[in-house]
Amino acid sequence: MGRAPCCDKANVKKGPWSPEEDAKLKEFIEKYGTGGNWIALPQKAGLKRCGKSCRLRWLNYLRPNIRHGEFSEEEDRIICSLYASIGSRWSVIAAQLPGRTDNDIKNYWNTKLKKKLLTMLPYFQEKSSFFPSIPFQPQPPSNDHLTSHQFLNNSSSFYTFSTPNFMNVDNTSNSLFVHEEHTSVTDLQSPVPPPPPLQLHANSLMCNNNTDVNDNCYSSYSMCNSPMQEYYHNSSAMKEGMFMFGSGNGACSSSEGGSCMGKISYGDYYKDHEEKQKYQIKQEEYQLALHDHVLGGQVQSQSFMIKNNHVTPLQNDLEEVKLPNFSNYLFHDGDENKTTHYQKGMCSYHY
DNA sequence: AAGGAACTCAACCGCCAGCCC
DNA sequence: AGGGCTGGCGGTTGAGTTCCT
Repeated sequence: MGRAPCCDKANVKKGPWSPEEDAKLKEFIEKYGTGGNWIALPQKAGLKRCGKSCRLRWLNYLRPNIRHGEFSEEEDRIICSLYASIGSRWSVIAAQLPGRTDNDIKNYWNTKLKKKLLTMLPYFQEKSSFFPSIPFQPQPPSNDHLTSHQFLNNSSSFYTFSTPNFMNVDNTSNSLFVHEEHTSVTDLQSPVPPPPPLQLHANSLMCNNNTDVNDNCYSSYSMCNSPMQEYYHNSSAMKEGMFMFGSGNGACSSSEGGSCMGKISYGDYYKDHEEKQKYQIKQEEYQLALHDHVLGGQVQSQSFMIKNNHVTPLQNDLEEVKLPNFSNYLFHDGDENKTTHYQKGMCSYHY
């Protein structure tokens, strides 16, 4: 037996709203409010509509201070930045953009912003041809943890990463929290499910965070799908890890360019249940901002200094790349020597 | 000018969490 | 405690519009 429908489907109108219906709904809500019950509202308002449909119409179109129309560059940046951090949680993203609805942002992402990323695919494919697809199997959760040093050696990659400036990392609890002025995204702290089996490639960025405050080693590995190809073939990859190719003006702004922004998702693995309870990482999705480029037809390693929200290449005379407002995060690692690789504000990517 | 393709976006669908009885 | 109801959400659809050939 299926669930009971929320309304009498045969007796409700579907499809586009007429101006008369809009007026009725608007007038009713302005006069009486929603009454805390959308299901009962259409009958009270004299509308032959499903309550859910009324709610949607009000929230997405009729309520005051809704903004429609072109998205600004700044909004682009915010959307891309948040998408890279939290994925397709449109309501959370919309909360950061006054006047925008989650539906608007979702549509905008699906029809415009995402395409901007895909237009960069040929460039990435060219670049990725330099990387043989060497299967790399991440260590499954067990007591025999890879240290991040081993992990990183295996991946031949190391880097530091940064978080959006409304987030902060509590190294003592390995949790991510959100500044008060962004309380609408505090539910970022919801636990992250264990990562699915994932084949990583040599050109994947990987990272590890494997100590807690008591220097107990637990296994935590990152997932970062290699690539744009995987994203291209399976959009769910966007949820697990991705690269977003942006522009010289900052990730995902409208103009073309060569910078890219990656996302790292952390699975949290603990050596036992107790530690999991104690150190459960609520959600750790960090953004990596890096700038890679091709020199003489060969992909080169490139290091950057992230300072004042700008990425400055350390070794080459490249243009400075403006980033979204990221704060930097010092990677926490049990191996003290390893922190030398993780100088705060430094972003290195080697392959 | 016509018609097919591509795009846009409002609206719908169904799942899920939380509340209430 | 648990079942039903509701609101909220993300994914998807499809009608209307614009673009392209």
